[in-house]
Amino acid sequence: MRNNEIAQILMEIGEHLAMRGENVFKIKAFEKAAQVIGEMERELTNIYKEEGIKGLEEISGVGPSIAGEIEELIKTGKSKYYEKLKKKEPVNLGELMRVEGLGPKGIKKLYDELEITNLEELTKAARAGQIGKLKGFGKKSEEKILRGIEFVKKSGGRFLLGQITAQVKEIEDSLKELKEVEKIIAAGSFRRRKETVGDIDFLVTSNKPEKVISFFTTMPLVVMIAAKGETRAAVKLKSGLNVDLRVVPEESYGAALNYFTGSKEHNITLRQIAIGKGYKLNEYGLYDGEKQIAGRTEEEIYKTLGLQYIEPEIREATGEVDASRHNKLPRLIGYDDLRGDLQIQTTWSDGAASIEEMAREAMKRGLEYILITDHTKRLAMTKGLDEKRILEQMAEIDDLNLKFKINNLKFRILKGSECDILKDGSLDLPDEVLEKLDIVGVSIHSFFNLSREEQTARVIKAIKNPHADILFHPTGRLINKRPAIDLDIEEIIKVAKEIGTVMEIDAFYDRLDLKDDHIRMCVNAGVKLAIDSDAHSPSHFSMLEYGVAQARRGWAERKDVINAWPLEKMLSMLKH
DNA sequence: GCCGTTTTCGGCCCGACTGTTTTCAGTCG
Repeated sequence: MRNNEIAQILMEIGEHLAMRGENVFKIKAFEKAAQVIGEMERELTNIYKEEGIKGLEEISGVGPSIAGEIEELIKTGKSKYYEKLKKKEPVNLGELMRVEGLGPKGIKKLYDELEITNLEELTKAARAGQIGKLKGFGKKSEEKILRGIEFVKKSGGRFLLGQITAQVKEIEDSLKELKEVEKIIAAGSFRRRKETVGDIDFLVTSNKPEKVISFFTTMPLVVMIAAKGETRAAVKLKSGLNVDLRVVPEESYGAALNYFTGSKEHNITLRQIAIGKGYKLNEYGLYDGEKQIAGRTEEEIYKTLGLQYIEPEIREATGEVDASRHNKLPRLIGYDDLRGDLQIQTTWSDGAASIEEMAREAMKRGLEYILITDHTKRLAMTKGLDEKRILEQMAEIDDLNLKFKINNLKFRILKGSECDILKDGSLDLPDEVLEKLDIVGVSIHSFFNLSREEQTARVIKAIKNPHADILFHPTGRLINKRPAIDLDIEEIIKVAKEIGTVMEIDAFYDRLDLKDDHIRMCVNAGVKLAIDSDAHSPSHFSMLEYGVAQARRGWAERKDVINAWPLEKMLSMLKH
């Protein structure tokens, strides 16, 4: 059993306990354990295999009781405790909890009064006006639920890229082990690094397709085989993810890869170009009459069509083919180009590690500098910093930088803040404190539903503060969960250009904010970007990869991204 | 249920907002 499955069950246990009004701290204990496990890099199964239940108990947030649950889950794949809770309230928490504004208590009430167990029943009841009549709910709650359902359904069925990367890698690695497999790659929107992915398409070359297919359909992760033929199979995984596998001959690999990577619209454009040259392009190759003239590699196909090679991330039929034809494609920022990270939380607010721990991890990952950006006081729930504590934190950073220097470590910790933007657009810390910081990020964490005019004016006022350098997660969206705030993004970009504000690409996989088309607007306008992990623990530095992917999807080059620059150059371009 | 320069019991990031109330429960972050 994988970590994320165990985490999901622990989370649901917590939610069930919350439904029955159990002790809040007991509930929090399950949530905390679920969160820690969800972020762990090492598999619990391995820890248990090597160190037994003792190893499990050493994990922070896991005590004897939860360790026992985990042991049972690893050994039997089930938890009696969880099953028992689920029997009492047999509701689909995974579905219902995604509806904004609906929590455990509400779900319990809806089950007790109306026997609602899933999204479909919830939709029916809300449409029939049954929910508004319940005590504790009203017309407004009913409308909010309907809007929430609409949002869940619209995003429905798609997984976040960051949620499935580990699964994809696991399948890829185990297939690679097979000696019958020559080449293997995950194509589709996964390869284009879209923020959400509907299913996974694996492409394999092999001389013995039947061996590969039989291995694929009997992997332990598989719960259902949807299709199984001579060159193609489709399965459903425990996680709900659908995975396709196609085996193609070596000479068609490039053509098949191109075809299955998409996007569909991109492929159509390529086929039209082929037709224009008197050729035919399909998933087996590029043909001049009966003769295959390209198809072994993608590069060969683009070249034969008279095009520059186009990176998968921008194959969305948004002008890339034209640019390619005229040799005007951008040189996209590379996955190894980042030199620093400009949004990091620590134990000073809601992060899980100290400044030094985060700095050492960043060094390990090859970064040269990080900006510490703990929350500010308005976000009291995160222990946000006030004027006094941020000065103390600055002293600690000075000490650490000195220590690194003495030890000959070429690494710099910068002083910063994720300063809250208040309702009226003013900032949560006074100017005389902000001016002492190296870089100031500002961001919104409240009043998400102001009108477009109010929200835009609020953000503009905030970034116009002479000390504000970067606008963090500008639209505040949580993918598949919370819509973006209503913002005139073009106006924001215009102002950002005038006054030199940097726009952030928050790389955390459920934010990816700015999103790809906004990034492209910034690039076109000449507004600089920062790709930040928004790390709350050392393992979160891996988020940067998703941020770079998003930047590439937005056609960003290294010159557009300030933390891909050396420290001094980066600092000199900021407005204060 | 977890945890311990408060150490085996008694704490546990907790304030703001919303919609429902008419003094507060539920949800969010």
